[in-house]
Amino acid sequence: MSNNQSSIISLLKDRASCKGCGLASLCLPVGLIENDIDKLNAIVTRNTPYHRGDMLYNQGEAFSQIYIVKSGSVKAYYEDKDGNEHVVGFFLPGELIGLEAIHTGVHSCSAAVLETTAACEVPFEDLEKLSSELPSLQHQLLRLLSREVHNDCGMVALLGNNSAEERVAAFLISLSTRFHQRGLSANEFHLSMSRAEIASFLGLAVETVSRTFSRFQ
Amino acid sequence: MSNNQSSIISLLKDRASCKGCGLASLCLPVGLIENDIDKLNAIVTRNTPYHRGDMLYNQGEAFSQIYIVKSGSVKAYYEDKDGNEHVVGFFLPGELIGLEAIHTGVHSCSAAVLETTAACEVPFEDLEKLSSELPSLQHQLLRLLSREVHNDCGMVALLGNNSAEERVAAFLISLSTRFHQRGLSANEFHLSMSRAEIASFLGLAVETVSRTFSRFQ
DNA sequence: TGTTTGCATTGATGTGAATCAACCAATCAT
DNA sequence: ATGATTGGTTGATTCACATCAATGCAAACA
Repeated sequence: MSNNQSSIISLLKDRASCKGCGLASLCLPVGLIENDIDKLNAIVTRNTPYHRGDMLYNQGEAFSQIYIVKSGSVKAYYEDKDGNEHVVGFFLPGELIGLEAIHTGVHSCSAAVLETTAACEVPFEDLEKLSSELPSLQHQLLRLLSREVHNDCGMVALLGNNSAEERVAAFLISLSTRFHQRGLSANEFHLSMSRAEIASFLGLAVETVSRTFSRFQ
Repeated sequence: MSNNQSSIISLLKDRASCKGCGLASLCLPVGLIENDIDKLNAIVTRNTPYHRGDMLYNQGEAFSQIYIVKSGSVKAYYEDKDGNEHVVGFFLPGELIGLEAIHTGVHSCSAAVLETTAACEVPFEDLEKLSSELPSLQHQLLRLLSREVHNDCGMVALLGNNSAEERVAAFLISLSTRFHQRGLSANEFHLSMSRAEIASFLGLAVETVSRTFSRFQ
């Protein structure tokens, strides 16, 4: 086996681990030394990709692990007693899913993937244990939870006070900056969620979202 | 000094510490053994009470510590570039304030007290350090952050999809259950926030809140 | 090629809540 | 006492967005 070949193989292997992962600068490994990243990697599992409509977890299920988007995208939503779904968030690569369930140990919403999506799965007990051994990991975990609080506060402010146009604009800007952080174009990106899902998230009717897009274009 | 007197004094002393605090079952001490509660208590400071209008922190300030309501109540709000304030949350005894700032190290909103309010202040670096020594404390800190995420998700769903009447009802129910958890009446309680503050939080006009209260009464 | 199915768009109409404007009661200043 | 200020309530009007209904349009399939 040539040197060249073996380095390609090790690169591929790295890609499938936390070391080598292009999202490491956004995700749990931030601030960890290489040796500690290996420890983190040891508690992460990676299944075969999910496909549109697959569920990561369902409302009411017991919480055991968090999910981190590796590629693709995911929506989180509540289903009310009348069966209406209320989208409460979209998740892009590097974002943690399931954090709302740590408190009670039960998922209060469901998570469905929007397109072919790879996810890292981290058993939460293991993560807690490792976090108490690695202060940097604890720090980053707290930071990521705080990021979620921060984002949700922003949504509350947005939904509480802004017009349809402002909501749609803010939504697009949010996606744009998040794609940009992930090394993708800030000006042109694919919307993996339907108009209905966007509308539900922004508290608008599908038609209003559609019209607003038309006016913007 | 009689035995009786000395036990009263030690009770008073306990009240001012995390041990003896009536909120311990909701707050950071959950799951901690007595000795560890003392360690937690050692990093907490308690200032003289704040009064209506006093600020815990201002938007844009560097983050150094979290605040926990001991008695009274606090609102968190954003101020937009036009100077309009958007209330994003109300905090009751036992609730942690400032969590949104862990991620960036800068407060993205301001926190103002609504009535005479006592708060515990916990330097975040100290809290992180102690958390990595005490797994139970780490666990509870994560749970409390998760509670915040959970609540905020609930607000996003509420604001995104419900009528004025449903919002006001959900707001009152939320307060009612939170007061009840704290040993107060679930049926009768004092609203420390103004109609304008409630309206801002719920994304309604003051008049709509007022009318809805009238219709409910 | 025509049919079905599932979004997305566009148009017409209705309505819930915002806005505008009084009005009232309580607190505060003179 | 008297006027001024502040927070809350109530009424009249307006408007942004929901709703209802049709149409467009592409992919999947027979």
